[in-house]
Amino acid sequence: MNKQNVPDVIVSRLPVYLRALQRLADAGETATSSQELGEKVGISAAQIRKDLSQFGEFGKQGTGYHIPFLIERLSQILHVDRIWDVAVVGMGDIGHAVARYNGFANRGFRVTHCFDADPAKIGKEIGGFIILDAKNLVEEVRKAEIKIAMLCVPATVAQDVADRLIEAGVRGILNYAPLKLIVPSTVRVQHIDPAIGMQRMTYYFD
Amino acid sequence: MNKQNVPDVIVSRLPVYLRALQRLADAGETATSSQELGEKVGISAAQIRKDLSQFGEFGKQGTGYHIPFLIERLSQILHVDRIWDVAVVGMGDIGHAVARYNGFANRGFRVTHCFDADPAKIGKEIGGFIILDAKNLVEEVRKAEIKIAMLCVPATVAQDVADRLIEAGVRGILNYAPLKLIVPSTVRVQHIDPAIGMQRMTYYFD
DNA sequence: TAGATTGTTAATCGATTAACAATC
DNA sequence: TAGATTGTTAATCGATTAACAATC
Repeated sequence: MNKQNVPDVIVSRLPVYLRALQRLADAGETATSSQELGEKVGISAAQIRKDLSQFGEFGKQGTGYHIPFLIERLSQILHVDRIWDVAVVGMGDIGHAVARYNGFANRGFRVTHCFDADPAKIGKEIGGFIILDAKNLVEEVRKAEIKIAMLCVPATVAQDVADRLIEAGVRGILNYAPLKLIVPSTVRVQHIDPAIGMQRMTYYFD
Repeated sequence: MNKQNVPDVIVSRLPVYLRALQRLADAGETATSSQELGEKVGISAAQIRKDLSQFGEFGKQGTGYHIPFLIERLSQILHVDRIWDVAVVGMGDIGHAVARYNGFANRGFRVTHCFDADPAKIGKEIGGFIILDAKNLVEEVRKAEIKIAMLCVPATVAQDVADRLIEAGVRGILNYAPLKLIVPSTVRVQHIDPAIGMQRMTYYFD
């Protein structure tokens, strides 16, 4: 029950379970089993039961799991039983796309602030937001109490911008810049790099 | 040496090493050690040496690794000592951004084909490409011998489109749709879902 | 009740780390 | 040579799987 004791590898699978459960719910299902869920996510039934058992007893012998209940509990565990405001920094193609991304709906996030340092972009509207001056990043992020940012700036300035985000109180960074950020242990970083994903596939090609 | 025997977890780290080495090379460095590289990528020196030893002996005792040589060898191992043509399917915001993404330069990939099913988009230009009709997907992908696709279509049609890509000879799919694709074991899939990345961070927040 | 499926334990499997001889 | 760092082995650590009593 003490989250300090739950291995990262287990935590990393919970959002995958939640996503699959929400798809089942959308399809009108109300019950599932570790067996069925395992097939949906490509993970063994035993592992799903073991993972969930870290957090409580959510199922019933004989009948499995009640989908709405399990969604509720996983949402609480992952702290997405609320909406987190998110800042996007860097309004190039990627920043533009993630700011307008509609895949966050019902998953706990909404973009509320967009920043760029380019005077040609500042003040322009994008997906309903006015692009803010990156000069005011620390002030604005702190004022809005934003804890999560998506970093879409060029690699050359990514570490600098990350430092300022952390200074402003950000505790999680989704990093689209192709380098590893150095951050205090209190800050979480998730890296998204499509070229890395591609190279993990070409290894297996002839 | 037999790639069947190299665990996926090791393969998945090689692109990270390669990216860090290319950054060091860009900075003018010609030599490094497992110690220094480990600090750059956040992995222990022992693990880096163990990982590399799966593929050969690339370093020298006392002096470490010659960066250009290690880049060359890792590029060969990952099969990015060539340029792979890539198809982007689905020209929404994400497809638009990845088609124009300049982060593939020097990393083994270039986008050569863009598809969409929307008559309003077909024929339009985007980042130097004319958007092709998704109706001709199988034919065009097969003709161009494309082996890698980035899937940027809505979740509702993602599995269908993936099936057609595989039919056309695609062997690797970078999947931006928020669901797990079911594919034959000969096909590799890498998933990119920003909401999953965010939920992996909020777990640790109060 | 009979069948199904959980939560958990023990066994297995695999990955990481520590240590060091080899050698540049 | 002396210092540094590799590649590799053995030890440790952690994650996954298999099995099953509990029970709905």
